[in-house]
Amino acid sequence: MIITIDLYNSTPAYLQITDAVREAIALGSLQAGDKLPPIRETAVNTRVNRNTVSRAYLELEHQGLVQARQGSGFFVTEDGAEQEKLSRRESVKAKIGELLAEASLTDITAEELLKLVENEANDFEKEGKSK
Amino acid sequence: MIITIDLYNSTPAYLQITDAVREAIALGSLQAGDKLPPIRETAVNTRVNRNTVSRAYLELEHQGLVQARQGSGFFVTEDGAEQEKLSRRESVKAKIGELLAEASLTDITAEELLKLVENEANDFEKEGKSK
Amino acid sequence: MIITIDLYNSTPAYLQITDAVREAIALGSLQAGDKLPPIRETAVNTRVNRNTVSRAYLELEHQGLVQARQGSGFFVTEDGAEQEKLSRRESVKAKIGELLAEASLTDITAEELLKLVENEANDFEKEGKSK
Amino acid sequence: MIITIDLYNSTPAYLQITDAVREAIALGSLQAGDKLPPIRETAVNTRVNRNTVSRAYLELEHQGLVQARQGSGFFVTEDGAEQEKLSRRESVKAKIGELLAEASLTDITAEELLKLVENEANDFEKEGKSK
DNA sequence: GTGGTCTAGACCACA
DNA sequence: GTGGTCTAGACCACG
Repeated sequence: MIITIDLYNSTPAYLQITDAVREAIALGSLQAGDKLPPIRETAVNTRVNRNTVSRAYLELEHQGLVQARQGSGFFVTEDGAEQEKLSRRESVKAKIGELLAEASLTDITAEELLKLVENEANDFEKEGKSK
Repeated sequence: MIITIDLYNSTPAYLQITDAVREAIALGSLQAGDKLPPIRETAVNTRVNRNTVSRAYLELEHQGLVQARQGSGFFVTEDGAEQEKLSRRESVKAKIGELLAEASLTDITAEELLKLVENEANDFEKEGKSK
Repeated sequence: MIITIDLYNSTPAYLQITDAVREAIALGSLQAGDKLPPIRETAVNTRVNRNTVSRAYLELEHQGLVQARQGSGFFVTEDGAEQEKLSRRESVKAKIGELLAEASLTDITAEELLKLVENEANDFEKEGKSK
Repeated sequence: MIITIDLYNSTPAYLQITDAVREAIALGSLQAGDKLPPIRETAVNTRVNRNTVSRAYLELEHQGLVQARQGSGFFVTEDGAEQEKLSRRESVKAKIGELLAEASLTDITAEELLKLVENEANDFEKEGKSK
């Protein structure tokens, strides 16, 4: 699992880390029982303070996605994976809402919007899978 | 032009104001050459301090959407209006990209996604027009 | 004498007017005894409030460059022209000071700077006089 | 980096600060990646309110010269340093243009002007180095 | 009346 | 410790 952080991004570093972990779980590259990269390692890789990584992991623990085992690290919980995939579906719906709100401020019609999504989706399937 | 502030919204008040103005420009209710409501007026209407409104207008000025004239107010710039409408279309495309990225992390298929968008879009048109 | 005002310029409108009049005097297009364009006329031409033009003319009167004659307008004073040309020489020296200060922040050498001025001066003589 | 504010100078304090920082960048005493002195520190040193320094830094950020990192400070951007040095050269040329425009309103000849610049430049080099 | 600048002091989020 | 946001209130310059 590779985590990259943009220190100049307005979203705080610790949230960028939690997002990266969540994404990894959703994609399946981190599965139930898997161990997260150790705090120190992540800190070095992302050039972020250990406290910040620690905060991110604790955040994930609060949300029940991972669990700390004293002295051995953080592990993805059993229902963490499922939970994450479910929350993604809601996230998609939320994004659709945002999209439509944004579109309503333009002169784009509903039909036009659908075509745009369709085209991009086709592109995405081709490019996305080859990456 | 009506600007309302949601104090419980986590996005800072001054950004809520800039968004409202941008929206007004995108929708055409504020056009090139039009005068923004005076700082103090907006401050009273939104129940926000003058300085906060001032900061919002300053931000808009930095973005080239409006321009201050000492002693007479803020005015929408010539290309500000155009710029805003154009940038909205790009914003929509960016949002579509995010949407697809988000969707790719789930098991939602392209067809399924299109249906979701279609349904929401229909709802949106109905609701939007009844508002 | 043509006065043009940029309302969005940060230098206040009334100062833009005084500068334009001073320039006209320095250039000789306004000479001792000449009448300034009437306040109302200037106000219309520059799309500026009459009070603003009035303020500019009063400013010039305070500086002794022009004098009001009740009911007939503002006129360039006898020593106004001379005074203006003298003050230009000092203005040039001040500008030279600014130039050198600016140059000292770059890696431009004194010799290089002189050449730049020389070149521009040649260009200026050709272009400037043809305008 | 030392920033001093002249309260009797008519240019606003926050602009005096931005100028000082820009100068430091142009001179190389602040380089790409360097951290600006913290807002509170600069506030104490210049005897100016925190908010004023904050405004100055914000301005610099809008101009792309520096970037804020939540909780750690302001840093000079990669291209900010270059951009600044380049823009100085253009600024010098602009100043030369102004100088010539000003001079053309007087009876100063091109040769005379060059001598004036030459003399001042020599003085400047001596004074500058003795400071 | 309209914007521009500044202060003093407060509370919050992030590292 | 470092920046981000906000308030309240002040004084000034411009039109």
